[in-house]
Amino acid sequence: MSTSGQQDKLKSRRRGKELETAILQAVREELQEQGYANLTMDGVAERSGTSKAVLYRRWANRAELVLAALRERVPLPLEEVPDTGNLRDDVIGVLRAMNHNNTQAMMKALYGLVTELGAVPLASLIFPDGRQNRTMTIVLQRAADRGEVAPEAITPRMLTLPSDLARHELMLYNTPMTEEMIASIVDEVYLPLVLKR
Amino acid sequence: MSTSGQQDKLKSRRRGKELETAILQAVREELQEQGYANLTMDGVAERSGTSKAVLYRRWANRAELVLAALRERVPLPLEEVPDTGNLRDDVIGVLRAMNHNNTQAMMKALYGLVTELGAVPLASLIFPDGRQNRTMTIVLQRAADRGEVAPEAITPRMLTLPSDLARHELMLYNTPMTEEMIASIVDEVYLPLVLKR
Amino acid sequence: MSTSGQQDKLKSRRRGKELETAILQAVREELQEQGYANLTMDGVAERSGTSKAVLYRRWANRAELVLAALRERVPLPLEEVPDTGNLRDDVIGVLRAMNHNNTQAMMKALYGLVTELGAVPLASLIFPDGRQNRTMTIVLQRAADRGEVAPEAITPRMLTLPSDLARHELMLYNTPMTEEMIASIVDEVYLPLVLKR
Amino acid sequence: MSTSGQQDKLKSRRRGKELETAILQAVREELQEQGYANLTMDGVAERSGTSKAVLYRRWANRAELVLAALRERVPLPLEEVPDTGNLRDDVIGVLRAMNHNNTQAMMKALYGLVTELGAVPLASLIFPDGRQNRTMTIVLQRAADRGEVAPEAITPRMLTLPSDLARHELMLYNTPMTEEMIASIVDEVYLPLVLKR
DNA sequence: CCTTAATCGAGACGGTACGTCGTGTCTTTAT
DNA sequence: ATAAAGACACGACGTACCGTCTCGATTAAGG
Repeated sequence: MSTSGQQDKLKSRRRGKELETAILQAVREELQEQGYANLTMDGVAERSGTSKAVLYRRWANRAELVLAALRERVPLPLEEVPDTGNLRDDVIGVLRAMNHNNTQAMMKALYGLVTELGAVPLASLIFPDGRQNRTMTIVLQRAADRGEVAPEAITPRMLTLPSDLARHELMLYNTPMTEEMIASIVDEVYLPLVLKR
Repeated sequence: MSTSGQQDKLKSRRRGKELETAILQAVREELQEQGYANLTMDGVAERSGTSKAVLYRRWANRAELVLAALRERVPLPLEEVPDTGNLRDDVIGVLRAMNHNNTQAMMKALYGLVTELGAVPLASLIFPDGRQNRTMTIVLQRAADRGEVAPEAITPRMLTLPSDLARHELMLYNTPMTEEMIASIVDEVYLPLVLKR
Repeated sequence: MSTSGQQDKLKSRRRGKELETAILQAVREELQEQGYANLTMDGVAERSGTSKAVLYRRWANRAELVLAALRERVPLPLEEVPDTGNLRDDVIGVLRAMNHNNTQAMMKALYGLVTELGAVPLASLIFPDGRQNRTMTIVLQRAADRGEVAPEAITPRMLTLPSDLARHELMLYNTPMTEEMIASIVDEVYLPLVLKR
Repeated sequence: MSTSGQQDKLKSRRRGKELETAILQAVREELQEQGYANLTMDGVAERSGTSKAVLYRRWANRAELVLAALRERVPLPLEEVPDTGNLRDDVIGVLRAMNHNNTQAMMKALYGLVTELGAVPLASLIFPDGRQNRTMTIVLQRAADRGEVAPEAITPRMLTLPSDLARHELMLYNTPMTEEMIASIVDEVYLPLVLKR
């Protein structure tokens, strides 16, 4: 039974961290292909070339496993901070990036987790290190340096407002934001609040 | 085992609308007690004193059944529109009401539905009749009449902004908003955008 | 997945006794092919075209299932009683028949049962109706009628002695008895004890 | 977790024969406590304070391990040969001894072995050195010397007959023989065949 | 006496089967 | 005709044990 061949008989048996990484990668692939509701432990075990016992030794159940797989990816490698020279285009750039980093599959996986792991609030998944927004901090600081905004306009609320509205949109519609939606957030809400006049 | 007495042997067998209503009520009770993840068709059948065949004759699967149960309750009887005489307190009243109308259990049920019924975006569950906000329309119109806001400030975005931010908060944290959070939304974001100056 | 075809989609779903009979037949087939140690619940379920849940609804575990399958066959339809006209050949005929009715597979299944179902003594499986031997009763009675044996020689012990020794042989060696072994039992032990002299 | 103290940290690590003996002893203890069906390799490893690798370096599988443990004990130190001065009491003594040397647990372990190690016939376990009966040889020879039996009555069959019938009884009922059963074997079968008349 | 090779103890790993539970279908009986 | 009851086929769950493997610690034996 020379099965699915994802594990070269020449390579020695994987263990510890290496094995764990391979498993979590398999989870993410299953999430993309099957979606959270159809992801099974057997499926993950087979795809990662291991056995269910190995999964259950590390994670108590399906939800914990998916949770771990998502956590690995949530603190995205501090993405490029847009630097166009004006606040409006910087913020638009930030919001556009959210379209890509919050895939449909990932969003639904998050919903599934909340449904199953009663206690886990979404926030702790989305903001594992507390509610901060390093990208926006940089963007706003640059705008302040250029004199576009007053320094005292940089409040916690103003750091998260655009992404909060964008996330709300993404969560409700489970589809990428339109350019109009992004423009509405920036032009009708954000800029009027922070720009000097 | 003459169980929970949900069906008196004296009363004749229920049918049609009466039966359906009893089933959907049982679904909501199970949701409250068990949560969406642990709600089972057998459980609903037993609680409502009927059989699974009856459920499947009406709804295709678990998700559709829960969906139906929630829809019955989503268009809440148009709640009292606050009328305190000033915009700030009216909006705060609206947001406070959201704390009560979006129970934890209901929120998680919505997440579960999105997870299982791949296609259903949350928005269609929350806004079955399109994105409108009749309460805020009334509140803002009154404020315009009083001269607190300029009529041209009443844009679609301004009708939904406070509740969007509040909903975002509720979705992320799965817990009632604090008074501080409500004040932040109103004072740091909303009023600065709409109040005449 | 139009699987093994043992269940015509045209025929309606089997239930009750009919289903049960098919399952026990499948168990016996698995016993012959796989042996007791390698017989699995999944295997039986697949071969009989049903599911494990159905098996477990009727029998608590593997051993109980096999036990039921064997019981159905143990009270073999009262086999032909040899009637050759002399006692020696009659008894030899009886012992030869045991070679066929106690297959290797069945013997090992019995051992397996005793191993797993701690309490069940083999005797209750082999003699579900108490230790009797109707065949030998007839054979001996005929011999007495012919005057070969004295009527008072027909004791319980003499009814079971040949088959006891034969069974001992079959249990120890798990292989059919040789003709020499049969002759030894009859000529060295049995006839000297019962024949008139 | 200074566990069950089966291996004093002060005592040096066991190897070779000493280790092997301890393991087989642990096997027999597990057999007594758990029975064959519930004996596990992990259990034996833990009880003997070693690891599974050590077991599998010496025995190919569970059955081989148990087999080895039983073999150590089967050739019981040539038990006392009864010498009462008459054949009847000597034979009864031999049969009574079988009640003690064939424990229930050991018998069931033998069944388990046959079930799993398809090829191993029970006989080779019970008679590792070929079908002989040294005890009965001595008993019968003494009887011949006393003139109770004719020398030509000492045939292979007569050496094993009583123990064969006794073993058959023990295997079927998994319980010690009654005195009546022993008397029946001796008085109704054995003595009539061998005693001079 | 110190190195070196072998074995030990511990436990992770890849599998297979277990027995349970939930889904969605189907059959039967009663109203 | 529909309701209530419940069996049926399916598939995933989480557990247990098997037999293999890797790893570091220990120890007997040899230079």
